[in-house]
Amino acid sequence: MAGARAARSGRLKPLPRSFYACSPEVLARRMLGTLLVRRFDDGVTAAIRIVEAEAYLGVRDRAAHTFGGRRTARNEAMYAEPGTAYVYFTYGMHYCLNAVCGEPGEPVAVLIRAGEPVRGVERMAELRGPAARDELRLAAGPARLCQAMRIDRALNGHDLTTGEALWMTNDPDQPPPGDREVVRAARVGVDYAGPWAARRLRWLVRGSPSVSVPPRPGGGRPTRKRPPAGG
DNA sequence: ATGACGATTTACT
DNA sequence: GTAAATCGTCATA
Repeated sequence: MAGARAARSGRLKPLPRSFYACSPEVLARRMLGTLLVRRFDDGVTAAIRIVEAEAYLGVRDRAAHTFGGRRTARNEAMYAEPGTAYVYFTYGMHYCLNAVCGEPGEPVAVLIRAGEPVRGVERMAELRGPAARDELRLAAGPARLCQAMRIDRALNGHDLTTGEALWMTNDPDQPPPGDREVVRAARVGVDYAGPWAARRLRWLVRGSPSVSVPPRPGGGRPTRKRPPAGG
């Protein structure tokens, strides 16, 4: 099989810049089922199949780091051309990875939240440490994903289209999920964003064991006790 | 200079 | 379910 051979031989051709030159909503959907590939300095390769991503709509999106046109040293990478990595540090201990998209200079991006390990599992487990016992959940969360793939400050601003160190590629062994296998939900951890918190800007592969927070049946709204049934 | 706060994860009750 | 970990960033002074 050409696919398996391609994966094994490392010919994981990076997706071109045109893949990223779209709105964050389109990219988040499009990204599901693709592989995020990491080549470590020692030559070891790790890869995950992306199963969860969130769109951040930029200047108008209260949940986005670039809301209101904010532009600082921290979020500068979001103003770079599509296909750039935006890696930020949060909670004093975690990193998260975004793919910048949209028009050149438009500060919109997609947060890569989770993936199923497909290659380099041993290395990823090692990087995650003792807390990660479940192989399927090594990258089930934006910060877990970064820890498993050693994605940190050094990759902020990295060009994802070069095929060096960190890039995305089509999965040679599995087609992308169809619309029936994709579900939308509210974004995670943005309760401070008012009306923007409820919008369904998170895309997931339905039923994947590797997602961070499974979507709620109702579409991701906060838990609410049902009023007493009428009868 | 200072203070509040995370696009999170883990451990614990 | 709650709380702690832990520190760079940003707004304010």
